[in-house]
Amino acid sequence: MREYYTITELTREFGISTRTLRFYEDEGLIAPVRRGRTRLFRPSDRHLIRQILRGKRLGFSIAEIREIIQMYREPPGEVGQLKLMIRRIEEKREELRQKRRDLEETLAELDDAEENCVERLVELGVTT
Amino acid sequence: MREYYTITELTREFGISTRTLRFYEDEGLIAPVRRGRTRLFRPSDRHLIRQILRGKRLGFSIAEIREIIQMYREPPGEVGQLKLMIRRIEEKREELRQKRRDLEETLAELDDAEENCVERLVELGVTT
DNA sequence: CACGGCATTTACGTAAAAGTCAATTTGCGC
DNA sequence: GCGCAAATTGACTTTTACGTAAATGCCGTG
Repeated sequence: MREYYTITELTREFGISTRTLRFYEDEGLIAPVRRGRTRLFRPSDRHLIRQILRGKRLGFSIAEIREIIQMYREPPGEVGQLKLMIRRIEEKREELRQKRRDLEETLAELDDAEENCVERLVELGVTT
Repeated sequence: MREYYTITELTREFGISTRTLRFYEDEGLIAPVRRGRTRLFRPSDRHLIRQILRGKRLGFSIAEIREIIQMYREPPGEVGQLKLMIRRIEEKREELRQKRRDLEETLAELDDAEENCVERLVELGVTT
């Protein structure tokens, strides 16, 4: 496991721009260390970036991704905070389950659509 | 099955604004019929709205949703077009399968996070 | 030490997806 | 046929998530 990654290494790996990584830092999603003014990204930062991009693909906003990332962190020490966090996590999981239902429905409709197309091809006498 | 719905009925049902529905019409996603200037939404429009909102929850842009909706429509008559459409559908399905992987990973990490919280509560001597 | 090549900061720009507001227009309920 | 809530249109504004440009810093190499 490498100790540090440069900003351009990560932009190439993930197919994003330096602007995007700096933006995520401004938004408090990542906090790479510095050598002088230069950012050095640790493996943990790299993992965070993966989580951020995953969240993006699922249609979460930066604010939502920030919330989700906080859920992955060390649980708080105070009981009330812990219970609140558990409730929040459960809410987010419910949201994800809704997304899963949406996803399955969309996949099913696309299956139908493709089948219709194939059928139509057969009608036209095309040997698939 | 009702023949027509008014715009406000649908905004209430789906929890969106009239502005949003008109915006979707401007974008060519729906095309309710008119009586004078008033829009009348048919069940098929209602179903389209459901599909649009599903797409939105999955993080698709209007442009992407427009593409997906076209995939649900009657397959084209020409062989080349049909094959193209089948390829497009397959691409979109692959994208959805990626989203499903993202979703399962995120759910798994949230499961872990919740478990950590519960564990921490037990350490603090809280009877769940 | 000058140079090329990344990095950084600051500042402004922009596209998408609506929200908001104001000024009409309609149509149904009596 | 009238009144008024509901609907429409058009213009303008807002938010999010970066893109882009300009000016400057840092650093290894020949």
